[in-house]
Amino acid sequence: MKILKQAFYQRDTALVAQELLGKIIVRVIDDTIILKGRIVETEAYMGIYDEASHAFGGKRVRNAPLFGPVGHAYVYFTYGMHFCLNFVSRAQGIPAGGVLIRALETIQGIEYMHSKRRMKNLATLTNGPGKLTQAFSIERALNGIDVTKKGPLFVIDAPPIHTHDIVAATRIGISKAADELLRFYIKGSPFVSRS
DNA sequence: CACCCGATTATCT
DNA sequence: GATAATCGGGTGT
Repeated sequence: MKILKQAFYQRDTALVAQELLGKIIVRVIDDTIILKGRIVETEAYMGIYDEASHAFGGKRVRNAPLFGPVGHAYVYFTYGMHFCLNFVSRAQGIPAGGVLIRALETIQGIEYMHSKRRMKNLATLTNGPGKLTQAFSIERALNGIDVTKKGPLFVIDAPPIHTHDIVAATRIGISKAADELLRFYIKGSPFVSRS
């Protein structure tokens, strides 16, 4: 089990968004419950020049993690009821950036996720940014934590997805910069939020 | 302080 | 396809 280190995240945000596909998110709860999920869908938010990014308009209290060290989590609350998970990443010299995790394929801990989400079929357990955070109990307390070392949340390496198995598409749920192809998902995965 | 609206989801027609 | 649920941050008065 090899944890992805800071250097992985210290690269162009769009590249990191693609390379995160196939990697494994590990969530440890109370040092006992272990949940694992394979990343199958991501979106890149390029920072202060990306109108769709929370970092657009500059650094504020809420978006501060996007300007902080790479390889940390940015967890935000939205629509009055959902949390979304990002990993801070950007190339050297770029002021802000992050990758939104939009969908996971459950690997371990299905029973726990079922208890958190009263969903009948497996396919709808983690196929959306707000769904996976609920299934994995990812909320405010995890905002800003370092995901490059063992702890309540970290990411481990896995074989890369071949370029021809990655689909680039427009990002979902945004009104500005809506034509940029900054959403990426694994072709054919039944766990993607939308194809 | 009022108002707007969002990196969403479940549920209904 | 449409909409309610639900709330915090940002903006303007």
